[in-house]
Amino acid sequence: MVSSVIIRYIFNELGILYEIPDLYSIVLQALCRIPRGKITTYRDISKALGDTIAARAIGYIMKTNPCPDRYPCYKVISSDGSLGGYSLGSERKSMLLQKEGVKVMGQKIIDFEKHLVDISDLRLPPVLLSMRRLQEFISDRVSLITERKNIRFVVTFDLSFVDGPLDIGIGVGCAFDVDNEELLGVGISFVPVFMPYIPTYLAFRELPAILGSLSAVIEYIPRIDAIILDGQGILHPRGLGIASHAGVITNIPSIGVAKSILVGRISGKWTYRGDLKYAPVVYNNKVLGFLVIKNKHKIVVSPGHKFSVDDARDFVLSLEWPRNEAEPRIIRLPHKIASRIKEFVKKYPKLLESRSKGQKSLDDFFL
DNA sequence: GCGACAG
DNA sequence: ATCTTGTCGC
Repeated sequence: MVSSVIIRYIFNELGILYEIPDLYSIVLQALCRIPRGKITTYRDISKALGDTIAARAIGYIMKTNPCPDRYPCYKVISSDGSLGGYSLGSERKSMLLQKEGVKVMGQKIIDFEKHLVDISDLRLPPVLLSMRRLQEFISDRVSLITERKNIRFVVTFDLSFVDGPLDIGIGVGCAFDVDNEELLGVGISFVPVFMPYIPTYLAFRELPAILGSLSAVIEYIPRIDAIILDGQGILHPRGLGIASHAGVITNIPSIGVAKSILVGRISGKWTYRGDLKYAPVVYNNKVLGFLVIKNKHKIVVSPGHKFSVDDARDFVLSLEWPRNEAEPRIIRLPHKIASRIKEFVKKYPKLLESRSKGQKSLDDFFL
């Protein structure tokens, strides 16, 4: 698909050097190994990659297939034997299959099991398995002991995406002095995205752009006491949401603030504090985070790294939270900036043309 | 019509 | 997350 010379690694002091796999290319190229008259399913591809949870993401990769003539995504159907979608119309998908001897009745494949390819023939690398193992390895290094009592210098993050031949992630980090919540500086990165969104694997999609903006914002802040990311901390099937992942590999105390629950359930009593309330979120019989509700807006707070569950919650609750906003002001700001930059880039697409370095700063625009 | 699934 | 239509929700 698209080759590039872009830096796309997540690494740390633990000796881990992990290259984010180009899942789009891996899956599209595997389609070329499906023999004439054979088919497979979104779920089987997902399973071969290491986790069936990616089935919808496989469908998304098919949907955005940049070259249906070269990558035969019409050979991929739903696991229940129904036809599934096709960017050029399901009639065309049906016709292409029939031409290879696969009978289609309405939206159903006749005897679809007989046409299934041996999925191991596609030689799909189990990249989701290795990502899961990496998450488990890093998760063992998460600390839930609050390292710093007085948190003053904080960076909050968010990103938006611009789609193209290769999706570009726009990472934004905002540095604050939380004593007066003054904005000290903004770091921005533009990074190609090689992974679709897959539940529980979010960090592998978003962290490269986040870390890029972190390195860009670092000069504006005397030190970093904490980072706050949009997503879960330890409230994750493997205890490693994006905030915990970022915290451990940067060795910076971190907190996750999400808009909805990924795993776990609300359990226990509500606590009322002023005009907001919160309740514990329990997973594996442990309180790993809190659901906070204020003026109909809800956020899920869980520690990332070097925070206790209660201290993570109390720190977030100490931040100014305007009545009409969905979350505290300093957490919302990077989202607003990323959205504005996205609109700007859509308006002037040439800004992203020379992206050979993979990361850019605002200076690149104004030289 | 419907299970749930951070962004 | 993004896109987009319609304009309630369990």
